[in-house]
Amino acid sequence: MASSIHDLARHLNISIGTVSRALNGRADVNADTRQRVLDAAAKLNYSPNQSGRSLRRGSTHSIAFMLQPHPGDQQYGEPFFIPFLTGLQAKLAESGLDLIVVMGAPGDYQQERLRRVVETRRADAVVLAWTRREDERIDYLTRVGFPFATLGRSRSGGKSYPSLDLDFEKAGAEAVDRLVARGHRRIAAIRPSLDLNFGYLFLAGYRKALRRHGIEVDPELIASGFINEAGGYEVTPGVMNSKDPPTAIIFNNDAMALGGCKALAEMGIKPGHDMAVIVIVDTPLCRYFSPALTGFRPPLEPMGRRLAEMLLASIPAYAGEEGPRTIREVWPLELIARDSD
Amino acid sequence: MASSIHDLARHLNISIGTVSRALNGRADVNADTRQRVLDAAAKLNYSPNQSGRSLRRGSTHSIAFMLQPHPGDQQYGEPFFIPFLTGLQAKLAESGLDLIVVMGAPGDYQQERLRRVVETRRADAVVLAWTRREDERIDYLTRVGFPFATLGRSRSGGKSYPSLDLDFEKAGAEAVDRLVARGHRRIAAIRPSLDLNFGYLFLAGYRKALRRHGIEVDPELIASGFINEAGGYEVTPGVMNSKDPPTAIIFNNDAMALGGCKALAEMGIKPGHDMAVIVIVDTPLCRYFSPALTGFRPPLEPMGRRLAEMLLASIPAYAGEEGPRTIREVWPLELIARDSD
DNA sequence: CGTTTTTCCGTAAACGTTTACGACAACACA
DNA sequence: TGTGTTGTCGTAAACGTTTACGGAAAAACG
Repeated sequence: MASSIHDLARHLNISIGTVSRALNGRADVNADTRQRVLDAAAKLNYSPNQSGRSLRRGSTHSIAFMLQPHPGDQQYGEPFFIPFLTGLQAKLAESGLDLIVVMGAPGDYQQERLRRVVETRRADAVVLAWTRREDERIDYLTRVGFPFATLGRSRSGGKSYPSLDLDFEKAGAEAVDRLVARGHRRIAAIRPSLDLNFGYLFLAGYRKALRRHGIEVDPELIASGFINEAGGYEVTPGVMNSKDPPTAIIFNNDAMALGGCKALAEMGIKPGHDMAVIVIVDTPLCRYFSPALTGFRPPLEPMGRRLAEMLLASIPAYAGEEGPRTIREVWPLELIARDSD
Repeated sequence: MASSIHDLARHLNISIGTVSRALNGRADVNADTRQRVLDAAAKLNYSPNQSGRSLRRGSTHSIAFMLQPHPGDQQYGEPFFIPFLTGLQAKLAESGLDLIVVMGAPGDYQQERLRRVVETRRADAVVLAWTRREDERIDYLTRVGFPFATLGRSRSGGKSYPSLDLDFEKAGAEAVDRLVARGHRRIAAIRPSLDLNFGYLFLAGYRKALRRHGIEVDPELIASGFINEAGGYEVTPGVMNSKDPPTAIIFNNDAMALGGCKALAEMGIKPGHDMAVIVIVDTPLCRYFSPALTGFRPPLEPMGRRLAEMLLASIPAYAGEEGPRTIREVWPLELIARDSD
């Protein structure tokens, strides 16, 4: 079954060294023999054993994406990640690299899986998502000197790694501006618990814009819950039961919005009619909800491609010529108006 | 950085062979030296290089799950898969195995990624999902003799591999029974295009039950679209515009139902009020939709665990004693009544 | 034709493990 | 004391690659 480079060499009556050089496109091999090697490889459908190759090369030629759950979250926010991963994978494939997705176990707070990937050298670099404001994963990776890039910013780890993020602060402010322009003064914000950085940034923009409009920030209108449907569902009644209830709600993502709208419906409140709703990070879900939720659509697939570029450029072994490499980028978020506000 | 077994041996002044044996728990090593080795390994935080190990052992100690897109589907149906993967990963971890998720590129019809995993021996076995009625991936894997298991049945590949599936046929029939009992006679079925086997099975049950109730199967009430929100949205108006429109719709999964309900809303039809809706494969989404959709909730996490067991038992290198091993299982699907029918 | 350069290829070491084999000492047994 | 057994460990080969090095033949040059 497993045809090795030795089989090829024996079959062609040449040495394995030559076969390897021919396969790897080195210059010091006759054009004719190279062709014979390539033909034979195709015929015996040879492909190099990954373990042998990476053992010798000292690199695995693959990048790991860590899919890590948050406590209480069963869903990993993965509908969000798939287009991102598609872009990541596409760009990596252009460089002949493999993308592997590593699942963290639920409750894996000590980043057991991450450590495992790093320590057993299963990948040459990792990509982290859902960065936290203080992120121990980033601390760990910088400490051990393992290459990585992040989707999202963090205060951890200095500025020594590539990161790509969205301008949640601006989006939060823009959402408030839009609602105020439509006459709302009581605007609630529902965001994830934990110190996920995008929730923090969103709230900062929200606060800033509110103050700019001379509206007092009311803690009763700010709530946090698990970043999924259940979280939105559980937390929304709280802000509705405040002394002076909101006329508009900004949800941090679409899953929370879905749960929140469910809670509203149960209270007899119709989103888009009795209550304005805006979502900061939406997915196709928002479009097919009734009413269609207005929100900010992140360009996830291009982001994946870009972060792959940035990561590759930051790894000496992969980077071609060391050009000027951007270390961090923050992309704008564009509002798509629909029917809910 | 990378501490190898040689460093350990040098540090302890013993041979690398002994270190390896101590680490791997072999019998022929003194209890005292074993402890010293383990202590040193912890201190130098050594962990074996995966490439070296799998090169020598001839196995990678990891299982690959293929996450493959379907044409026109941007979303991979992955919210569905995550709990399944959680169970898979949990069970594999119990045996010290790693789970890696390999992303197929969109439009990767030739299973380029699957071939790559197999040929470069990146994993010891693969897990396939979303099996088709005739599945070329299964043909390929059986042809080359690579171990695998499937979530879902197929007619391909004989009965030589473990598979775990849900009883979509029974669910389809049960949904019809329930609707008929509530007085419906015009019942539509909306299912994925392509020959995804669960769509086929669902439809078979639907047809059978309809006939059992003496109701003629009307082709105008059966439609297929992409298995996501857009698919349901695009296809639903078609069945509504038939000469004798349905009073109930069974959707094959929740994403299609979401899109379908959107289309209904735009036609002024309220699901759960003017139209009964049942979902065959639901996720938490259904619960938080308004109205909450009644549907069949698959026990995904236990299914992941079980399939891992079945896969492991089918691989001679992993299986302990060759006990009686179940090759295929079909699990029942339980209806959860909510507000939409 | 002699010398130098170029082209091409084989040899062998190395990557980090695991493991078959044998060696040696200690011990048990007669 | 001699023989066999047991416990413990070192040696070295092997897994499948890549690549530095050197050598032989061919080509280029005078």
